[in-house]
Amino acid sequence: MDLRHLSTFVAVAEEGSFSRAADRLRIAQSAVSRTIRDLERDLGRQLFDRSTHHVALTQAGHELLDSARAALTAVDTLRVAAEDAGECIRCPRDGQKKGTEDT
Amino acid sequence: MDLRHLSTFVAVAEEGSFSRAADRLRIAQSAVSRTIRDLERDLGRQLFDRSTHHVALTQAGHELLDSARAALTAVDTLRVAAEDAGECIRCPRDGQKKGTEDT
DNA sequence: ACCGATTACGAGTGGCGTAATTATT
DNA sequence: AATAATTACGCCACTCGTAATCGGT
Repeated sequence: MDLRHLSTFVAVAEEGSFSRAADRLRIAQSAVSRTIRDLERDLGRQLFDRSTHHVALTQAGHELLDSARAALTAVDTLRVAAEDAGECIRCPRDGQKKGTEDT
Repeated sequence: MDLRHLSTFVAVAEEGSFSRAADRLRIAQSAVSRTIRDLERDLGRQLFDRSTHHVALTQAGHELLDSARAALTAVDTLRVAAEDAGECIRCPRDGQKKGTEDT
């Protein structure tokens, strides 16, 4: 599994469509389709019900959506924490903590 | 950033050594070195102080370690949730919820 | 017939391992 | 000299985009 899988999963779940998800993620529909398929295989659970023309979350999809978001959020939190933590690698002085750089 | 980066980061932090981390992760030292380097670049923070022969977490490293573990845990939680959620893709009956398969 | 998802194919990117290099104890 | 981290090189796997295919409304 990969963060990309989770992002794609959440995108499709929120958009309710592979096409829209692809559009949001700026990738091709085929990439979305494969990513979801791979994730489903990896988790051993069908995330979406696309038997009809309509894409809907399965029960498993529903249950996993929160976990997926949590994981994504955790990574995002890490990034934010990195902004505040320690000093900048390339900044001998490291005066700016975040956004102190002018304009 | 990637889950792999975080796993490597935590491994090095816990082992206190690139070599041991590589051993734990079953990959070459060079891979660990590059992964950490890439992660440091990505986060803009030096995670380890390896000026001497000894590898130690920097302040930023310390602060980010928890976040990294949290992200990893979140993903792990997702996997566990997948075990319990919905039905198995390939199991028409889906009698076993987890570990029901005999020996 | 149109819209949307899936599959096939080729190209580009990235990670890993091995080997060589540099530094520290 | 030995151990450990970094860099170079080549290979393999993975992902993406485009195009063709299949299915449903």
